[in-house]
This record gives sequence, C-alpha cells and structure tokens, in this order.
Amino acid sequence: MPTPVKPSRQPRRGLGRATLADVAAQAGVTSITVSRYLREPERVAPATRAVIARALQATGYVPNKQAGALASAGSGASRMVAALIPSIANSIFAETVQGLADGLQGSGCELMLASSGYSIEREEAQLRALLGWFPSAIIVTGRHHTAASLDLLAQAQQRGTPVIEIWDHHRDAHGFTQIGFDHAEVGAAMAAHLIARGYDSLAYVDSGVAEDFRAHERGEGFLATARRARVRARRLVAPQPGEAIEAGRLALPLLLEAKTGKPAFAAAAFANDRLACGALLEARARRLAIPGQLALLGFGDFALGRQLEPALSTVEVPRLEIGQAAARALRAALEHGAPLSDQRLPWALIARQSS
Amino acid sequence: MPTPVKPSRQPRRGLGRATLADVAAQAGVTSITVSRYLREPERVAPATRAVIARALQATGYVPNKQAGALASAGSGASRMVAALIPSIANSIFAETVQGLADGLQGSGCELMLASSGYSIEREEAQLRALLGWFPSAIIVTGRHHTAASLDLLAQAQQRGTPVIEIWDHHRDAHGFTQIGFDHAEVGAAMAAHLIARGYDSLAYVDSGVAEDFRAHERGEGFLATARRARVRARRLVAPQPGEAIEAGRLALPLLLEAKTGKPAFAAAAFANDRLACGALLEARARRLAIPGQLALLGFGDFALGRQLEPALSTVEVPRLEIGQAAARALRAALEHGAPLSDQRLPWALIARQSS
DNA sequence: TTGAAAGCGCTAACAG
DNA sequence: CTGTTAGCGCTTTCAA
Repeated sequence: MPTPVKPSRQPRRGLGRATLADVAAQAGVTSITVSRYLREPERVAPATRAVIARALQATGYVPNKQAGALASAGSGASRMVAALIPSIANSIFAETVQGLADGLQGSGCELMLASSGYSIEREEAQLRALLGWFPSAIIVTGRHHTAASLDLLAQAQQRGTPVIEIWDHHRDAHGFTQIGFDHAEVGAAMAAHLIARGYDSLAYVDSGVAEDFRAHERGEGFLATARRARVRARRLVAPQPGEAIEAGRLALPLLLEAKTGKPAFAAAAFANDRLACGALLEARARRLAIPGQLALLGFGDFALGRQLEPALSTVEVPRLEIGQAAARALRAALEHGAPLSDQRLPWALIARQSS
Repeated sequence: MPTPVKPSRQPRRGLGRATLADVAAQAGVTSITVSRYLREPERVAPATRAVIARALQATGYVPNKQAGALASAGSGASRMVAALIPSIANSIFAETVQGLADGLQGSGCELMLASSGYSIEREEAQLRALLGWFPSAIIVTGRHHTAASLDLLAQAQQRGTPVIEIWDHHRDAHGFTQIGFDHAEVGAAMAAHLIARGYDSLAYVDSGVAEDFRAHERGEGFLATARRARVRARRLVAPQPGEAIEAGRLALPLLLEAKTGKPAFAAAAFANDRLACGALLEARARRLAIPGQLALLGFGDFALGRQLEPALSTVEVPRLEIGQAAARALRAALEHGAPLSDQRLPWALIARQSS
C-alpha cells in the first residue's frame, strides 16, 4: 500500500503576517472567496461580505503583492512602474519624478526609481535589475541607451509592457513612446534668438558630463543654425566634475581672450542654467558688462537665474509636465488599455536681461 | 481505479519569458542547479557552470524576483527598500534620495519611492501600499506619523524589517532608528547666533506648510532660546501655498511696521533658505539695509543663498549624507545582520553677510 | 454565489 | 555535487 508522503518537513511560512487563508478561516469561507471580495466585491453575497470585512479587520491583513503578481503574471502584472533617470539631485529631473509620483498616486502603482548618474552602462545594469520585477511599465530618460538596453526594452514592449522615453522627442527613435521635446530644435532657437539680437559671434558651452546627450544635441542644433546664418560659432566644454555653478564660473575664462581678458564672443549659450549662472556671477565679479560685452543664455529656467542681476535669459522647459504626462499616459494604458502615443511638449525661450 | 486528474486545463505561463526551467532544460540539468549557480556558484561543478552560463546567455534569462521573494519569504526578503519622503521636488530631499539611491547601488536592492506631499495621512496610505511588497527595509521621514502608521511600522520592525526615520533625531522617538539631527537644537543655535550678534528683537518665519514638523520644531527651539535670553521673539507664518521664493517675498511685509514700512524686528530667521531668499530679494527691492536694518538667517544652504548679495547666512545640513548614511546602515544590516543604531549627523551654522 | 484543483517561478529542506 | 519534493500566497480555470 503506497502510503502518501509523510508531511514531516518543517513548514516555512512567511513572516508571521496574516494570509488570505487566515482571513478565510476566521470568516468561515475559503481563501478564494476572500480574494474575490478584495477584487470584485459585487460577486460576493452581501452577508458573506460583512463577515469577511470583519475578519479582514481583525487580522490586519495586508495582501502580499509578490504572490499576487506571481499568480497573475499572465494577465495583469506587478503594478510597479520602473523609472530610470540620470540624476535625482538635479532639480530638473527631481520635478519630473515628482510629477510622475503625484500622477501615479491612487493608481495602485508603485514607483521604482533608479538613478544612473548619466551612465548608460549603469542604466543597463539597473534596467536588468528592475526587469526582474516585471514592471507594468518602464520609463527611461532620453533615447540614448546601450544596444543591450535597447534589446531589453524592445522585448519588454513586445510582451506588452509600455515603454516611455521621457525628456526627448525625436524622429530617430527606437519605436518607444516619447514624451518630451526636440533638443536640437531648442538649440536652434537659442542660436536664432542670439542672432536676432544682433550678436555676431557665438559660443555654446556644453555640459562637461559626457553622457548628457540632450545637452549635446542642443549644442548641435545651436551650431547648425549659426552656420546656416553664417554666424561664427564655437562649441566649448565646461570643466567637470564638480558643482555646476562652480563649473560655470570656471568656464567663463574659456569665453575670454587670454591676454586682454575681454570677451572673445558676443554671446554665449549654456547647456544649463547652473552653468550660465556661474558664468554670470564670474562675469560680474570681473566687471564685464552683461549683456553689453557678453550676452548669456541658459537652459532650464532654474529659480536662481530669475533672481540674479541681470536676470538670466533662458529656456523654460516642462519639467513637471513631462512626469505628469507620462503618469497620465500610463494610467490610461494600464487602466483602459489606451494606446500610448508620442507627446511633444511645449517649451519657451524667455528673454530676460542677460541677452 | 482512481485515475489521476486529467491534465486538461490550459496552462497560464507568464509573459513568454525564459524561466529557470527553460534554462535548465537547455543546459541539461534541473532548475535547482541553475538556481544554485545563480546564488552560490562555488557549489556547482566547474563543468556544469560553463554549460549553465551558456544556456543563460542563449535564453536571455532574467530572474523573476516576485517568485524569488515569495519563495524565500521566510528567510530573506524582497530586497526592496521603501522610502517615504515629503517631497521629491524639494532639493533637500532630492539630495537625500540621491544619496540613498547611490548608496544602495550594487547592493541588489531596489528603491521604491513615495512622496507624501507633507501629509501624514497620505503617508499612511502609501505605507500600507508599500508594505504589500514586503520591503526589506522601510525609510520614513521624521518622527511624526499617524497612529496607524506607527502601528504598521512597529509591526514591521517586530518582524525584523529595519525601520529608519531620517531627517530627525530626538529623544521622544518611537523606538525606530533615527538618522538625522535635532531640529530644536538647530533652532536654538539660530536664535543664539542672532542674539550673540546683538539683535534684540527676533522673528521666526515658519513654513506655511502645516505638516512641516521639523520647521515647526526649529521654531520652537528658536523661541525657547530667545525667551531664556529674555529677548523679544515672535513666530510668524509665511503665506502658502505657492512657490517658496515668492512666499518669502510675500512674507517680508509681516516683518515690517504697516505704517512706516520700517522693520519691526532686528533680525528674522526662516524655516528654509527659499523663504529667506525671497525675503532678502524683496528687502533689497524696498531698499532696506541688510543686515543693517534687518538681519536675515536661512536654513538649508541652498545654492541660491550663496550667490545673492548680501550672501545669506544659513544652516548647512547633511542632505546627501543622511541618504548615504541610511544606505550604509541598511546594507550593513541586510548583508551582515549588523544592528542599526541612531546617527546624529552634524550641521553647521554658516554666518555670511546677511546676519 | 462558492469552492476545488492547479500552478505562477522560484527556493528551502532533505536526500542521494 | 546534483536532484526530488514541497510549498511561498495568491489567482486562474473549471465545476458545482
């Protein structure tokens, strides 16, 4: 007689938290009924509902989401949104993350965040790690990624996981949804602005961060426009690393003639406002007339630039909106299966006093 | 004859991703061996290792972490760190999150982030949601939480989940590890500084954010110290909501006599640098002498304050360090079972020109 | 309206 | 050094 296995091994329950089965036992039903109550209460008889509600209270039940996600791996998913951004401390991305977090609030989705430090290699590693959680959606910054990352993202998308690239919007995309704007276009507008004001020799002071691709693209747009208008223009690179305002201070000498200390350009555009502010402060310290001797133009519209004297001309960008729009699009996709579509968000060149 | 169940139901595989079993089949071993290879390679024969490595490559296997976490719920945990902060866009917390994310980098832990908008009610809801993921550790901001949140945190800690309160360090704690500093003490130092400089009537301009508890505590420390020194001091509240620099501008009139427009106080301390900067800018616009007619003191050491003229006196706080220290402590606890202990981090009053 | 059975993908325990 | 077995806590499918 083949006696069944002896149930001898020691059980390995989770950390003492109430499970569905515990609640069910307390309520005198089976676990599936409690599960149903939690997800579609209308399908449970009112009387049963009341009993379950009480048992839920009594046990202090907290659903185990790993188990839930695992069990419904086929249909739904984890309800986790993975977001990969270059830097959290950079206020530009911090606001985007804020918009994303706020927009996801109440959707039942959690936000998993990773910060790559502007390294696409690190981004790849983080992407691999986050993919292990089966995120319901993936948000990456920009359209520059390692080949392997692109593969992973494409696979995820093929399996139905929404993939959104934020902060960029460009023809040459990889087939992912883009929510952002065209940086080359912004760069072009920056050059056009300075040219229209009559500045006849320009510099673009690029970020010293090697993988700040969007800053580089703005630079390319800037230089292309200057070239087309037959205006002299050069690309310079701010020193790195270090605090960006300080980097801007140190970048100013690049714009001056070594011997005389006089500006070698009529106007300079910067990869971001922090650099521009640093340069502006240093220029003031050296008693250069801004914009008389040297006009300055930033990017990002940081609080600091508005308060300096002269106030910094800059480009206002939809930092918060990018996050909000991504959250909105994801919710529509996750909740109603709405298709994702590219969104080109508006930006604006704000001419203040420095140009 | 009791024929076993007919295996008729349709299977419900996950989303077409390779599983351990797939890799194992390809390598000609069983899944447990692959699992072992992934976690403790030394325990697998070198020859087998090679085969598995190849199979891993070929299949593009990505481990399913929900399944992993579920299976080892008893012992380890999810390797997810839940962090609850008041605001991501606030640069002070953004840097803390950056320190946390960087510090967790390479630990195999993911960061789940939630931003409560300075509401302990919302924090509670978010805490409940995050707890469903069985986080390996929980980080909350400050020591003020709803009663229910405190319950949940205490339960988690009892089950062995590290709970850290960041940004605060206070006797009256709830038994969780604290990494931060004493805000009343900072407030006291702010008052002492102004008193030492000879200012004989003081104001503390508190944040208009009702649940910015730490700002309120600094205010209490400030007022207590003034009282003890028998110096006149009042608490005022900056208008809300809105952008903080703007709020600071609007707060300035509170410090002036309505009729004459002259300062009603000799010196004012602010809940944060943004408020202080706004007030400073507005004071300059009104041609008040700073610090001659009115001395100003901020908190947080934001980039802006350093650049204004006069440069803002302020309190430098360990924004980044708090996150780094929390990450370090968690890694030590998670990896080597090191006990968590409170950390009182240093801050410094920086007297610049505005006081 | 409720339940039984099976299984998501992985790992712990216990052999061999 | 490798495999077998059982089960983490939940949801799906099917049956009553």
